[in-house]
Amino acid sequence: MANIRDVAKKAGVSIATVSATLNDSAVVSEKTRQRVWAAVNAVGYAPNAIARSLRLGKSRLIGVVIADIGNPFCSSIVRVVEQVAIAAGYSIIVCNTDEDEARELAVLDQLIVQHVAGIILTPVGCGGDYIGALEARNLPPTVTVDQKVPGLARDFVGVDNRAAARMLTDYLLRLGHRRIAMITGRAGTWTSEERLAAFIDALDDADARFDPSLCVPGNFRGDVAYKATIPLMARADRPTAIIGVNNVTALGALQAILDLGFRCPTDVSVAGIDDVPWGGLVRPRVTTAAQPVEEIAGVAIAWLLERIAVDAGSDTIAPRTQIFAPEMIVGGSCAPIAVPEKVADRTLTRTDATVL
Amino acid sequence: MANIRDVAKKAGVSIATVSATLNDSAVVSEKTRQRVWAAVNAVGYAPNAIARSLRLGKSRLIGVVIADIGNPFCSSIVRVVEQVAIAAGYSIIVCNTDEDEARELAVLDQLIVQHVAGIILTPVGCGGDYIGALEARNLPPTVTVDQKVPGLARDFVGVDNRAAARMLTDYLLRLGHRRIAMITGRAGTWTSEERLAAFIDALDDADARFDPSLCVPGNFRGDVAYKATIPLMARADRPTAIIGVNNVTALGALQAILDLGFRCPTDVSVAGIDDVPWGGLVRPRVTTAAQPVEEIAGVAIAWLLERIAVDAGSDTIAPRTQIFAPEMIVGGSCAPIAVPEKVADRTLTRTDATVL
DNA sequence: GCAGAAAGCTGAAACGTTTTGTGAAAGCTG
DNA sequence: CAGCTTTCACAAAACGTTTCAGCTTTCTGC
Repeated sequence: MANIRDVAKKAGVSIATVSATLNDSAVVSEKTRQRVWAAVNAVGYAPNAIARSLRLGKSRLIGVVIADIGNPFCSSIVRVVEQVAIAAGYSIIVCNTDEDEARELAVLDQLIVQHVAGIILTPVGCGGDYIGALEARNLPPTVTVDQKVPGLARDFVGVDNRAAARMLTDYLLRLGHRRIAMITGRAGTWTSEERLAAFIDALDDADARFDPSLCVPGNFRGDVAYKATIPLMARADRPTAIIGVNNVTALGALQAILDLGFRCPTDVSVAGIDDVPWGGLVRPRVTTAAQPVEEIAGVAIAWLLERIAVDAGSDTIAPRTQIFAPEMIVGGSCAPIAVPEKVADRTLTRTDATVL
Repeated sequence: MANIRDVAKKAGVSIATVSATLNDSAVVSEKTRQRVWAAVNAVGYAPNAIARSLRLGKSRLIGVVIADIGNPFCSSIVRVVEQVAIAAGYSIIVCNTDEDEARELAVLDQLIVQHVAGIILTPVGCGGDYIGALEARNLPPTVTVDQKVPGLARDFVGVDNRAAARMLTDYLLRLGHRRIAMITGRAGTWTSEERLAAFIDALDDADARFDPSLCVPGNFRGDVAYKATIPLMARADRPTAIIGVNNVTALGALQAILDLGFRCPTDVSVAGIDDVPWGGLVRPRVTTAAQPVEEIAGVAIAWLLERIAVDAGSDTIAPRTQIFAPEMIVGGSCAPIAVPEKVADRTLTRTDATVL
């Protein structure tokens, strides 16, 4: 591999001049410039990114730390971030944490010693110790996505989780459901807690009793949701509707329901937050409060690049937050329920039409 | 950030000794060793990966070049590779080529200047120029996956494409279909050509006429398959079955069929190669010849790590190839067709039972 | 007690860049 | 043409490691 010295020799100039020419970092006469470029092409020179990074103290790599690359939500983020990053001359290092806090901290350490220019982080932890651990590492410019870590002074881009859970719950309530179950995410995580809180609020507001036994712990993963659904459906007083805390949770529940021989939505309704690709082909189509993933990822990487650029000028941007509104996609997975009260039955048609 | 000099000063030894201690590269007395480790912990030292890479001439990064990260097949590969790589002390740089040859060569160049230790490559190109371009770059140890590039002397791990296409076609033929369409991948790619060839062979063997107008060009992407399906279904002599060259192609076709108001499999049968996550929830379940993605990715990264290790010893391994057998997953997307001939009708039930 | 070997440590070089300070040549002004 | 400024190129240092050759010191065998 040719290095800058080879180019310098070929062009008959010093390596400083070659560097100046390539980076436009100093004024170089037109004549020399051409000689240098000719030499570059002649020897097939490409700057060694590692040496460059060493000298500059930072690389042109961006770390993307996500919870579960098997989840299409995450792979969509990766796709968008990669596209924008490449266009800006960066490459991305993808790290999967599998929703595990220790793994997250470990991969962050790896990214730090690689001196990545910035990090897009889907945090997985919560609590004071976790925040302390994050702050102890001196992270490069970082934008958090999806999971907000309250108390952490970092940019955040995500969706309005309360609105998402609220719109689904209200929808099911209007359809007459009262025994609504929820499969949550990992306890303590902002996303899960917010969605759960809005779910409970909605039940309260509708004077529907919140039954804690219908709130089963999941971890944002489909396989766990599948297993959690089985006992739920085995109960004599089984729920008439199940809300999954995210996309794959709802799909896992749906799969379990069908495998158990129940029909959806006839026997039980299902709804979830966030869509999946080809969700339109899943029958029944799962009613969902979809997140604008592409926009979220787009803002995240844009903010990060901005922060990286400004950081070089040792200026500082105050942490920003952007929350997107979810969009309701009504599928066929939720059916109205026969309600004893006539009043509820009457309101049903009207409000339902509004939603649709 | 503390560097090796800080540690040396703190421990009262030379930096050479610190390095020797950390890497076990030379004999160090127990007493010194402990002093060094104490100093490392005291100053919170972590070796600078960039400086290390510069000195060693290669980084602990592995490039993963895939065609379309939106395709679950690709994201599964990324997931498996990342997991194994992290465990082996490597991080992965993910690059998306969007099925574009120029982009592929560009990201390969980026990986080369980053001095990645190795590359997992889903090639996207074909032909002599492409092979030449690959060979001109002196790539680090590389394992190709999914797309074989005939003539390229590199490890390859993939699936038996002919068997996959053959089993689907035979299945449809046994169901009585004769007007079978295929939506192909990018012309010239090994995967697409092999699958197409086996498709044609199967038709020939069954004395079913291959109608070139029923073979429409796609590019392995769902949106293109969707658009390609519309004119196909608009024909007076529309096909009774459609085979998608891969998973998302079949899904795109299915979506188009349903959107046009046709029923699957009543009006038209659909089959595809390679499964998608939650494929079991898609109705009708698309009959598919599934690839063992995890195994494929597992072998690929294992081979790569092996090659990286051996390469250091300047030994050479001859290029290897491993081909996995596809597995047939019979869904509800293919229905038997009313065939005029009685004979075909009779054989139908028998052979079909064998497949199931 | 002495030659030689082994153990343990160190200084310095090298990896390939970017950047800074310096100085020579060229251009301008009066 | 003297004096000044501007333009252009360069040598050398620095980034943080690893490694090699060499230097002490200690051990071993006779």
